Amino acid sequence: MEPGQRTGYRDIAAALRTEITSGVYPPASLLPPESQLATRYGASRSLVNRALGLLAAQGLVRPQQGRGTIVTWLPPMLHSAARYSQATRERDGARGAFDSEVKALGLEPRHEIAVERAEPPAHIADALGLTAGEACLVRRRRLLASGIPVRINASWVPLTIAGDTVLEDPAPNITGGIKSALAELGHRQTAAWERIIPSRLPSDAEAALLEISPERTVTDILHVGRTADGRVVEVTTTVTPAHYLTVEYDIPLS
Amino acid sequence: MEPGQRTGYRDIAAALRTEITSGVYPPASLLPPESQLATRYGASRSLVNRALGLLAAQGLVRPQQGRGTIVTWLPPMLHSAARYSQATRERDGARGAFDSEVKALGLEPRHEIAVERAEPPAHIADALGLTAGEACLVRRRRLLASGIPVRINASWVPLTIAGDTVLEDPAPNITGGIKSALAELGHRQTAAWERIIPSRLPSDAEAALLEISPERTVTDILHVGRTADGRVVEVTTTVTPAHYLTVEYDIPLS
DNA sequence: GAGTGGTCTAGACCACAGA
DNA sequence: CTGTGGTCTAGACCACTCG
Repeated sequence: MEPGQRTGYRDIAAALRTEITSGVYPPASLLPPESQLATRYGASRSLVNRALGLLAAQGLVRPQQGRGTIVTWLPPMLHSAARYSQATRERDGARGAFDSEVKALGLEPRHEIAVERAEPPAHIADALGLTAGEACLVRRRRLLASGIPVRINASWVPLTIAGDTVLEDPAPNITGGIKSALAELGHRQTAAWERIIPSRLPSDAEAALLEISPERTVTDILHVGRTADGRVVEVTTTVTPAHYLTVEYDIPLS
Repeated sequence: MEPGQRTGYRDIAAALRTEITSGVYPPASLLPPESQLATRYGASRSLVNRALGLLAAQGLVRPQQGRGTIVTWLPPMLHSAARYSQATRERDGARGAFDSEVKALGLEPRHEIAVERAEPPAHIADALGLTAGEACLVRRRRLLASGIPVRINASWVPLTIAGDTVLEDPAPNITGGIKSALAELGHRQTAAWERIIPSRLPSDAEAALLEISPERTVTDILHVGRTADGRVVEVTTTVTPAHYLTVEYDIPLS
């Protein structure tokens, strides 16, 4: 801050951002109350509230009524946990990479997995080439770091393929990931198609699962896996607050 | 709005969002002044200002001091303009797809192209495998729809490849795109690598070029093209406000 | 100069979490 | 019950654009 410069809400946000990213307020800890920050920066609480709103919009904190303002920022090392290259998928499976990265940050990884049979929404059914009303197996996962949700996804597989197989086992991990499990069932995938929406508003359900405010944007990845004969055997959706993710691709040029 | 429900700033934002996306306030037009909206919604100007701040953070509008609040939202049709599959790249070249999509919306496309020789920043030089101080040709483009900047990118090619070639021609388009031009020079690319950062804060320079506030997040795509012998001949960066873009990939699974 | 958005305050009341 | 953030107002002054 230059001497004589007025302290604006951007300045307050920048100061707090520096403290958060430098470790003064580590992930999952609480920031001082707004009233206290107001005193510290010589501003009104309204102004501090606005500054925190900025940081919240950027995913660094999550203010919670009645409780305080929680630091949700995670160091950038986590980003590489979300690589989508097929080599990484196969090597790390569904769980390994995330766990070790989170632990390396001194945080506690947690997985929530639910397996159910359900009718897919229209855009999933379309991608799977299913007729209306045909049921799927869906594996839903939620990944958290020290209680901070960082990613949710759902893998849809037609019941005709997945019914009464190892895929219905809600084990915390299928060794090698769902693609390996499908391969062992005779559905080896040879190609995939992905569509990334880098930034969109979450649905109410997504906002609730990710514990973010409805205006925090999310990144949406739709992954469609096909076997050699062109059949779609797996559709996976991934939704994550839009700053926890970096995606890498190797692309062959014809 | 439910009867008896209080009108919150989210409600005001939602109402305006509906009007914008339904065409009441078309792209590049001006919203009514905040004072007028305050009267309409029976709220204080502060509250309307907050609501507009939400919409601005989501990229629907751009408030400008002294002038008014400009609608920057574009219909989702534009999204498919930004496909990065190599088939689309080769077919449409650098210009065709963008132009026709923007015109289809009744907007005026504009391209700004600048070609210069320059020393690349460190991460670009790294990707190109250049030693420090080695110069490049860089083609910078800015794409606008009716005056709204929607994308900036920069293609870096080592001077040893691009010097004194057609690439130094600042023509509005190189037929078939930079990859075709390079191929005709004997540097046909056979593979590429891309890294997508879906959401990050822009640099001051990027915010200025895209005419967005410093807290609007952008999507960053780094594209690295290699020839059959593994040599990197092109690095292209793309930066766009984080809602104008959808990316699609076809991925072979080994 | 008139009108716009940008910022800020002081104070108020509400909703929620936790002891 | 206390302390937290969530919301909102009324009013003020500033900075900028444009005629």
